[in-house]
Amino acid sequence: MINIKEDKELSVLNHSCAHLLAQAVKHLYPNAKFWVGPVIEDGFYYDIDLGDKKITDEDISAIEKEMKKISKDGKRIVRHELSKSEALEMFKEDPYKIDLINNMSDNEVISCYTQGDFTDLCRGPHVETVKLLKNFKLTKFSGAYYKGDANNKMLQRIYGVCFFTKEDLDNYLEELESAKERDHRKLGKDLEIFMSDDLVGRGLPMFLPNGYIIWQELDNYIKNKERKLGYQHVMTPCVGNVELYKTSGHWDHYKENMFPKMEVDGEEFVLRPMNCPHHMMIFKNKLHSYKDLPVRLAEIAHDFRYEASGALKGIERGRHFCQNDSHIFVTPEQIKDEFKGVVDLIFDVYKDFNITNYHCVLSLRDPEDKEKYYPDDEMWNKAENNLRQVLNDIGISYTEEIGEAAFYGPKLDVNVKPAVGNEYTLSTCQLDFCLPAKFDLKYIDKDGVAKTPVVLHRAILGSIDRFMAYLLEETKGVLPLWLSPIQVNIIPVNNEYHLDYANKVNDLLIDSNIRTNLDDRDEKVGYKLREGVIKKILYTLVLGDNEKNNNTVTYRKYGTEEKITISLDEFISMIKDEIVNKK
RNA sequence: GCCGAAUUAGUAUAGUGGUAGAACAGAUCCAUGGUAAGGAUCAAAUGCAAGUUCGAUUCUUGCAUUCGGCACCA
Repeated sequence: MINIKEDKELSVLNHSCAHLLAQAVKHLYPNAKFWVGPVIEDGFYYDIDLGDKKITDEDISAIEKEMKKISKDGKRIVRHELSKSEALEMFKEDPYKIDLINNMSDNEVISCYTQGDFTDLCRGPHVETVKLLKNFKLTKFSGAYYKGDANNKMLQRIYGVCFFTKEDLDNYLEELESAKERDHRKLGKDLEIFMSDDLVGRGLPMFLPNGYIIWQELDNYIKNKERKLGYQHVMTPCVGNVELYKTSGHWDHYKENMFPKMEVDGEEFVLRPMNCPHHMMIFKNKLHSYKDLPVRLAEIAHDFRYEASGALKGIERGRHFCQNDSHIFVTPEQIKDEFKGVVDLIFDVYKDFNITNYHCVLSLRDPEDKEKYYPDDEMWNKAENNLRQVLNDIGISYTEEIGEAAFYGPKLDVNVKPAVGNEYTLSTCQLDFCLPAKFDLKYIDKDGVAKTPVVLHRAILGSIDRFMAYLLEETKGVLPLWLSPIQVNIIPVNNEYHLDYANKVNDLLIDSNIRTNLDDRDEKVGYKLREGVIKKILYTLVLGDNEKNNNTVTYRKYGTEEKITISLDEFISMIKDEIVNKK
């Protein structure tokens, strides 16, 4: 998918198209007030205050029509420069523009662009004439909070996209349409990976047999990696006393996003939203020497969060999920090495899954936000500088984002952009000086003095659920063999003559821990073969006289039409090799 | 949660102010020896609750859920 924001010429075109949109809206709704109309990865949008008017589908068609009309008129787009006071005078009717102008420095050159009867404050640049803005489409619309703050008024946001040629536009729209085919919710249904039902509850998907196989493989995969690196796995309960979360501080920060508390026999419980406090308590269970550290506690942990209804999205974001969680207790001297170990693990895993399209973010606190962040500037400065130093030493490239830290500490987030929808965080590693102190954790250092450890919180696969969603979308449902619910589909040519041999092959494959499906229904070979293709099964065997007499198999691999005949032994070792080496 | 839209068999859908029509999947029967759909028959649906109406799946309202965004994401 093309990134319009990164294409200079398309950016100018799309931004100009945002002005065209604004002009059309102004024609149809003379009282409209305009906030901003930036270029984004997939085109442009404009945030507009239409008073009490809410945009609907019909309005969009009308606006599009008006845009076409203006474009046909072919007015030139003319730049003017003006002083701050002139600008304030010119846009005095529009409080949003006044806000923008007031935020500019006094000596900044302010410019605006005029096309026909419409002038908008803008830095530019723009295309020469609206005539060039022919091949556009308004793609979606929604409410959007002014300045991105839910406490503010909701403006109307209209999205669109513009290209130089009709062909480019059509191609783009087609791509957009075909991207929907790889949506994990569609694939999850088609391939019987997960389901959900109102009676079970909103945002509570259930894994079907196929999905649970993938789940178990991922669980097994990451635990093996972790074991080799000295992690110890634990199991802790999904319900916890409210006091536990009050101690950690999560209750104050997140009680609105937790399932409400339950009272039983005078005790108050919640479904746990995360596992940090449990792991803190496990560390505290015995007295640790500095020689024990790092202590790496890990858990594939079931968590429950009362996510906003509008945030739910298949298994990418539900109200129950399984975190690939770990808390690593270290001495201050060990932070760097241990952090590097986590980063190495993340990229080792990404290599196994062929994940190359990611970017790293150093998420810092917003020093202005005294509400969210634990109020200890010294602690924060130490943690942030420490983490930045570690990242620089490790030598990974990252961008810094203010206000993205956890309430207890800064973190490294590894974000990916899935084929469908917005970027999200897949892996994270957080540096925490805060919770160990709150839980009064101690280890005895060399000098015999009890000291507070530092904790790294980390998740590699993030949540198993989200990771599966990501994999499904990236692979279009054609998972690597080791994750495939059915690895080999076996079709006897004729049940009467070949079922015995098919059974023999099936048994041998099962003995080699290969997941098979023996399709012994009374159907034509072509019919059964087609089903294997639709279910995206990687290997299909067709077994007839030829194979039976020579102890061979004839296989066809997903995505090819080639038929290959090899000995049964060769086939089994080939499959085993592909599984073991996660090809 | 907020803005907008949608909701028809298991699935993806057509259609209508007089209660629904194909397809795939399913069941039964027939046929069936080689790389993407053999045939016949049967069974199966208008999200829930009100309102308007002689009559509502269709119109209106509320609720639920889903989808596209916004906000949120320990």
